[in-house]
Order: sequence, then C-alpha cells, then structure tokens
Amino acid sequence: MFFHIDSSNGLPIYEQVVRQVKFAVAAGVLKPAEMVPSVREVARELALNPNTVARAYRELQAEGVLQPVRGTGLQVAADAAQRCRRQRRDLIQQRLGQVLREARQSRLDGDELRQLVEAELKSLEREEAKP
Amino acid sequence: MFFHIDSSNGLPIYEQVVRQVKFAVAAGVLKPAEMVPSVREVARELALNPNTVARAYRELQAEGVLQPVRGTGLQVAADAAQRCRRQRRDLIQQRLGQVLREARQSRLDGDELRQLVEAELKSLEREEAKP
Amino acid sequence: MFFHIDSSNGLPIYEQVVRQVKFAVAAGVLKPAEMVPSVREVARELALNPNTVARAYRELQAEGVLQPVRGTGLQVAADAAQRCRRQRRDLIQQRLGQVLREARQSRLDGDELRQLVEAELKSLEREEAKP
Amino acid sequence: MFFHIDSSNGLPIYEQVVRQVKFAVAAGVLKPAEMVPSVREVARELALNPNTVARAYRELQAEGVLQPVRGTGLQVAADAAQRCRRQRRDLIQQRLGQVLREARQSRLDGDELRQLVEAELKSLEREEAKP
DNA sequence: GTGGTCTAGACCACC
DNA sequence: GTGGTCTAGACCACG
Repeated sequence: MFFHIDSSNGLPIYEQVVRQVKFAVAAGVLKPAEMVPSVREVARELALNPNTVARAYRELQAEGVLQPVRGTGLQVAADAAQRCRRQRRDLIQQRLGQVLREARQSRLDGDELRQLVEAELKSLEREEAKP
Repeated sequence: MFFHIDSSNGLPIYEQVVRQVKFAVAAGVLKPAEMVPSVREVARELALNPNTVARAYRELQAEGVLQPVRGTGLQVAADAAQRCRRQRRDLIQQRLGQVLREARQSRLDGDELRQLVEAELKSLEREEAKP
Repeated sequence: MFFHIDSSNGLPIYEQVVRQVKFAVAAGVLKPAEMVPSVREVARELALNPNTVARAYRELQAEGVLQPVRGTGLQVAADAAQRCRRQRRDLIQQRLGQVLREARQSRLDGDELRQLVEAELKSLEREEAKP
Repeated sequence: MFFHIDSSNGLPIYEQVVRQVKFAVAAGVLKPAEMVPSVREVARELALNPNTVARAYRELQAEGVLQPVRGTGLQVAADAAQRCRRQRRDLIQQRLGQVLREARQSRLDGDELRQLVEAELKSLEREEAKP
C-alpha cells in the first residue's frame, strides 16, 4: 500500500487520503484505468473508520479523479494524471503565495525571504540525499 | 483601531485577533507598557461577542504578550516586542518549510521552485507599489 | 470517575479540573495513550456546563498533557506523566517557599517554623492513618 | 513610609496594604494609639487610587486593628499588636497546612517534605544574611 | 470602568 | 458520538 496516515498532524484524515491518492496518480504510481483498492481494504490496512475512506473516495469522484465501474469498484479516470499534476502545482503556488504575503506583512524584505527559501531548499536536498 | 476581522477565512476569529495583536506589537504599533483597548471596546468596535475577544486576550496573556493591571486593563509586556518578532519569524520559516517539502514531493525541482518564489515575490512587490 | 469539585473553595472550577487531571496523570491513574472521559460525560457527571470542562481540557492540551485524536476524543500524551510529576513538585516547592518567606517576615525563627511543620505533618499522618 | 506595593503579584492591592499595616503593627513599627497616615497621603505616596487605600483601612477597622478618632483620622487600637501577631501566626499555620496537605496528596512522603523545608529555610537564611 | 468565571444553547467539522 | 467556535447574558472582584 502506498498510503500512510499521520494521525493528528492537524490535517483531517480523509483529506490526507485524498492527497495521497492524487499524489500517487500525479506521480504515475496509480495509472489511468487501474482499479483502486476497495474502501474496506484501505480501511483495514490503515486502521481507519470505513466512513472516513469512503468520504475520501467520494471527494475524489466528485473531482473526477476516480470513477465508478458498476459492480466492481473505482478506477483511475483517463485524464486524472494531468489533472492531478495541474492541481498540485496550483495548490503549491497558492500556498506559497500565502506564506510569502504573510512574511511581507511581518516586515521581512525580499532578500531575507530569498535567503530563507535557499536555506530551506538546501536542507531539504540534504534530507533527500542520504536517508 | 488597528484590527480588522476577515469573517471568515477559516481562521477562528479569536485567532485572528491574537495574530493582529502580535503583529502590532512586533511592528511597534503597540509599545511595551501601553494599554491595549479593552475587551468590551474591541468587541463593540468589531461587532463581536466580548467572550471571543476575552479568549484572544487570555491566550495573549498565557504567552506573556499581555499582562493584567488590576482593575485597569491589559498592558503590553516589557519583552513582548522581541518575543513576537521571533515567534513570527519562526512561524514563517516553519510554514515555508512545509510548503517546500510538499512541493518537492510533487516532483518540482529546486529551480522550478526558485522561479515560482521569484514570480510570487515580484507580484507581491507590484501589489505593494501602487494600490 | 476520579474528579470531584469543591464548589467553591475560591479556585475556579476549570482550574480544579485541570489540577485533578494532572494529579491523576502524575499518580498513574490515567496512563499515557489512555482516553480521557469526554467533555460531555464529565459535564454531565459533575453537573457542569460543557464549556467549563472544555476550557479545562483546552488548557491541558496547551500544556501538552492531553492531545486530540480526531473525531474520537482526547488522549493522555506519551510524556505527560513525567511532565505532571515535575510540575507538581515545582508548584509545591514554590508555594512552600512563599509561606516560609512570609513566616520569616513575621518574625518566626527557623526553629519555631520547624516545630510548626512537624506538628502539621504529624496531624496529617494521623488523618491518613484511620479515616 | 513603610509600605511598598508589588503591582501585580496577583494579590489585590488593598489586601497588600492590609497585610503591611498588620505586619507593621505586629512588629511594633506602628505602636498602639499612634496615628496612621491619611488615606490621601498613602494614596499619593504609593500612586494608588484613594478608593483602594480607603478599602484597606475599612477592613482594618472592621477587624479592630484601626479605630477612628473623630475629626482627626485613624489610630492603632490598643490591643492591636497582640491581635495582629496571633492572626499572623494562625494564617501561616493554616497556609502551611494547606501546602503540606497538597504535597501529601501528590505522594511526597514526610522525609522528602522535611528536606524541602530545610532547603528552603537555608536558602532564606542566606538571603537574609547578606543583602 | 476593568477583566474573570460560569451557564446556556447553537452550529460546525470530523470519525 | 467527539471536540471547537461563537453568541448571549449573568455575576463577581478590583480600582
């Protein structure tokens, strides 16, 4: 299974499931037309309430990432990959904008911000390099 | 008055008040030893329930930003300014880290991220220039 | 249930709840990862307003003694026991210091104080022995 | 003047005034039949609201420590000294009892408590020795 | 006038 | 079911 839940990092659990499915689709781990594991299976595997998983799948259907196959389950939609990639990018851009806006309000100037960003990127790259 | 409530952007009202007080202190708009407007005054001005404002003020006391003057009101603590500035900076750094981490997970590489940051900063600077 | 409220010995009710939870944790009656009784349950049992109990629980969260499990309730934090024991001890030491300081100001000398302490301890031990 | 106010150590200001008068009487700094400084004078000297000082004096009259002299002011009552000494001692005994009781509830045994008391007394004596 | 506590009851998101 | 937020209104101690 490609999910893992960080029970209480503040994000609702169903939202974590939604994001991880989208991420798996965007990254090609879940391919178009592939069947997604059943609500019960996911719930058992992650020790979640089935309602919670069902809600996540419901949202993914509403957004067109998953689509029902009668009597069988849910499959990844044909155009889901590009949709998810675009969503992901927009989300990041929007959140980045928010953070930077707040930062400006607190009197950090552009260069200080660039330095902070550089420092964080470097530290992330180090994290990814070894572990 | 230096507050304004954006009811509702998702953030609880009391939390918006907390942040705006901290910001005002960090920016020097509220100086140490200065009295903060009374619970009732803020409540009237912003059309809030006094309890909501009181809760915000209570949290600010718990964090040592405000301190009571018996029978008189609440005062900005002597060391509040530096405390608020540091908090603000830590908050931004942490949130920036989160966003960048998510961005990396979605396969954006460092250079794309730098470009995004640049674009956002430019757009913010334009916003601040004229409006 | 392990709470009881002494309405009213001057201490706010929410504070009494806070202390009793901390005490139960320090004494091992409430163990890490155990769920604490729900706000509504405590409120019903003690005939309090749920808001009052909620406030107590909120403070306990802020201090890291309790942590939320989404949609399920509140749980004793992993490191809460040691934290509560240390707090308790510090509190007692501080209050003891206060009383002794006042006693000195009122011209009681060290030996008189020792006698007083002995007398009180003996009387407490008698209380604990039988009833 | 023999008072000093520790504005916001938590104790109400009027109560601090009451205690300091009682202490001065118990210690013989204020002698029976001596006139006490007027409300206005104390208020000016300590930068307090006259209402606050008046309230303190009212309580001291109610307890028989001060008594009015028509058209002149307030004087220390004849039997005030012994009364204040006894009160002071009872107060300390009662508070000591409280602290020790709480300490026992938190599982500290008698010997640990005696050690704590010793340590605090030693530290107080050191404080008094030099400064 | 100030803040602090408490009650009552409504509505929300989450599981 | 859970906790969280908010409103409304009462009462208290303090200055």
